[in-house]
Amino acid sequence: MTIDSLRADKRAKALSKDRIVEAAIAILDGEGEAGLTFRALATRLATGSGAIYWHVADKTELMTAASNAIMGRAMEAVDAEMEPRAGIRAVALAVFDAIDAHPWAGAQLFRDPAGSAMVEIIEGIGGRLLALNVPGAALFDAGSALLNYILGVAGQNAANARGHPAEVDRAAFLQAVAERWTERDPAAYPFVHRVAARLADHDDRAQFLAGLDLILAGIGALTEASDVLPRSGRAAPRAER
Amino acid sequence: MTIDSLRADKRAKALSKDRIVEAAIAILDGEGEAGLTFRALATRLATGSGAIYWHVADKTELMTAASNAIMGRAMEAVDAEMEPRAGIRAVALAVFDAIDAHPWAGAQLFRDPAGSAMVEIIEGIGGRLLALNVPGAALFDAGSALLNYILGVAGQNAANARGHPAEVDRAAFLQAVAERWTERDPAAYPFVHRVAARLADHDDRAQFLAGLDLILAGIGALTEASDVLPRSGRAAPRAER
DNA sequence: ACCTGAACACCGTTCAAGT
DNA sequence: ACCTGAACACCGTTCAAGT
Repeated sequence: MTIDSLRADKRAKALSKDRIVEAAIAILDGEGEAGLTFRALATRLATGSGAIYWHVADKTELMTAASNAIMGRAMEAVDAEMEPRAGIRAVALAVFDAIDAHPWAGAQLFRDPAGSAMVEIIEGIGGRLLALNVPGAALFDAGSALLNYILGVAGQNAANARGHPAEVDRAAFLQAVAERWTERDPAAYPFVHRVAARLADHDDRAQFLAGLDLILAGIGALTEASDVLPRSGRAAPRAER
Repeated sequence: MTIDSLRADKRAKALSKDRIVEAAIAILDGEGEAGLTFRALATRLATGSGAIYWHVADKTELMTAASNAIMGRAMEAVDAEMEPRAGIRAVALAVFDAIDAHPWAGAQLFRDPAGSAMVEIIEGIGGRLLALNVPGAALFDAGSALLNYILGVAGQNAANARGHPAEVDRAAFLQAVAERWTERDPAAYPFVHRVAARLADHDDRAQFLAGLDLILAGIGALTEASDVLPRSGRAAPRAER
């Protein structure tokens, strides 16, 4: 037996941070955040719970690594060569879809504000704002508006999926929310009554994009104001003064 | 006064859900979310942990009640008679300030999407969008953009304050985040490098308002487009086709 | 009715002991 | 070096027993 085949053999069975993180992702996806315990993880990996601590410092590091793996893959798939506005939409959708598929990763984003997942998202958006020539004074505001919007949606998606793992009836959940809304006095809560019906049947993803475009329109106004990159499309150019 | 007489004094006041919730808020504010245990709560109330369950179903109900108490007070303080745009800013600031003072309440918002705190915020924003005559088709988008932005900030504030209770050095925390950002390759992460310096010294509250105004500007563009409420100031009406 | 506090079924984490 | 699994110090929650 060669050294190589010994190593290959050992590598297939040996515990490693990678194998632990992949097992954690599988549990998080299948059972939800509450399902991930060191005991469950040890059972799945056919080892003792203490063995995991040889490769991973604690549960925080495990969650961080799992979330960064998911978000990293999602961000890698974003085409770097798109037009900046389309690129921002692509980054936002990559985050949205990753969190739709792995809601626990949405909650994790908030817990690791300097982690690689967050940095990739911020640069993915902000780098494209630079390419759009958003004026320096507005860069921070624009980036923060976009980031916070995306994080807000991420947090809501994570919360909506809390408890019920994977594919459980989202429409029924939103239906129940809408019903609790409409229990209130229509005179005192007109908006809530007006939009309740749309809550259950609306397309989350399309809704997410619509809100994003609204913010991009606000940023477009800043950009126009500096006369650097007039916005094309349905908005007419500014009238002359 | 002896410890025993203090205990007797506290026990003289009967337990009630209100007293339990107020004690929970005090612990959450003082020790953070990890500090709130039924044992700590029972000690503070000079009772047994089981007694609390007579008034409160479980920890979820306790957290929901505590969060709703905080957010309810914050929203009550918002003047109902303001001009709609100013009113939306006032609602957003009320949420921001409440969560700045009670970060745990920010995390809680996500966990109770049909709770009274969330409904008050949604109606507080959406009712004013109705007053602004935002066209029906855009109402949902505009409300969702504003809400998600506010929630995103709430979640970040909650995360930033995690662990370090109350007044611990926020600037130092953001400084550390900025340092981790700037460890990366400046060529690959130009935006992150550009804004890192502003992260530690910027005014969170002013920043929050700037992002909000950006979104309001985007909504203003929608409102203009429907010719219902032309926005005054620098933006001109649409050109004819 | 309301309260007590021990008991139960979990956790994350540690660590002496093994290979 | 890497792994085992019992042990420790917690939790939320329950419940027989008290007032």
